[in-house]
Amino acid sequence: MLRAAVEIADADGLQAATMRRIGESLGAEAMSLYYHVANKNDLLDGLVDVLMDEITEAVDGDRPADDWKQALRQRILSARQVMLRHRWAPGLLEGRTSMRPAVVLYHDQLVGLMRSGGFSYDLAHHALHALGSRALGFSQELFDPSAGAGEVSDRMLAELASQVPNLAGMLAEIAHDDPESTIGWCDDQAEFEFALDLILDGLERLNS
Amino acid sequence: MLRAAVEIADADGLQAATMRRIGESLGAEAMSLYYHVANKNDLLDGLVDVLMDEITEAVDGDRPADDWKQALRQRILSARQVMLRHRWAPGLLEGRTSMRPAVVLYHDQLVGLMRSGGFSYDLAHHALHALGSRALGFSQELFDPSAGAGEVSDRMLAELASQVPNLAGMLAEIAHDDPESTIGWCDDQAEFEFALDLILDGLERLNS
DNA sequence: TAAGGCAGCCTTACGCTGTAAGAACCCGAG
DNA sequence: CTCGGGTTCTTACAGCGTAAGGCTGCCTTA
Repeated sequence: MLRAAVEIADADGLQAATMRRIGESLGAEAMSLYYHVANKNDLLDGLVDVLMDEITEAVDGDRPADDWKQALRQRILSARQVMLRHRWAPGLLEGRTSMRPAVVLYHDQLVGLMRSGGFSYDLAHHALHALGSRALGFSQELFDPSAGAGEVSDRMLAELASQVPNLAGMLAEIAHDDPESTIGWCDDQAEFEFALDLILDGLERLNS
Repeated sequence: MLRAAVEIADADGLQAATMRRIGESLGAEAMSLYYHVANKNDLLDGLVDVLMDEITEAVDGDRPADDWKQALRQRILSARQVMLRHRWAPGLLEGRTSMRPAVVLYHDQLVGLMRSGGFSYDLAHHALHALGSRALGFSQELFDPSAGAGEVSDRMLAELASQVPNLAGMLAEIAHDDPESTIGWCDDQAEFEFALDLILDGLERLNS
């Protein structure tokens, strides 16, 4: 049933994973699901657990790194792979207020890595806040994924240049040479890793 | 009408701002709202615009800073004040895919500040990604705001210590001496500023 | 002054959501 | 065979956004 929900969310987004649709894909009625799940919140919690299982699995495949920074980087980028597999995952995790044990455990392991790297508890605490959702492999993009990026007329470009000259200049120079975006607008792997390394480098400096 | 929606969201959360409830608070029927607004998406976009107006207003009150870093910091912390006034704002902005002109304009100004500080377009682009939602004054916390943080029994503490020793140690040391949290769990002003400064310092180093 | 016209609001109804309450089924144990 | 209880289905309800169309009252124009 969680598997069915995941498949639906993968295919048509999280909002498509309604009780009726999940039931249908299982050859059952919506209300039948309620024997196995208390309510929809419970089901979403289950989805979070599925995600965390996948992350744990992905992370276990990593070869042990020598230093804390490399270890953190590996772990987080592994987690990110799961987010890329399930585009709905960021949205789900953002909205959840659940504090699932698996999520807590994941962060505990992150702190463990930092501690073994010589972090004080205080710095580790700050680090968790600084990483935020990036610890789980995603960052919320405020701009649109693929929102009519195709049809930019010359008139629009002109208006763009006059009203938001700095962004216009930036976009012109960036030239968007990234063929396929991964998550969101231009949040490709490079952008994510840049921000991640920026934070990790900063932490390293504070830890020295 | 947007004012009414804001008041409802302030009082009872964004999910309480339904068409029927907004209409009721205006002494009108739900469907009457559709004369002024195309659909609910439109209304939410309007709320985003309200937020951006408040941010612009707050930002304009700042005295001009001498260097880019201070200017960025001031601007972002001013924006954060708006987020603190409207707890529903982060959730709204996260979910929105709208690319409102006001949001674009805000980011354009951020890029402008960076450019005047000597940033290349490329670095400014990276910076926007690194800041993410922090540019608007909030960061998504994956843990719960006030989720039964009060009743931690000794048994729970014991289990906590054995299952997530690193977090347990961290929590014990942090001791949570922050009386009132502002947004989320312990995302108080200090945590936000720490993360913000970490990023700004990193950018400064890359810009030198 | 009379006649439109249209801005603004209301009524009704539909399909969708999660889910409460209870009946029906199936299947192994006595 | 009967029972019990684990599993499923049926029916129904409230609440959501909103499509379609009707009513009212002011403002303009002949």
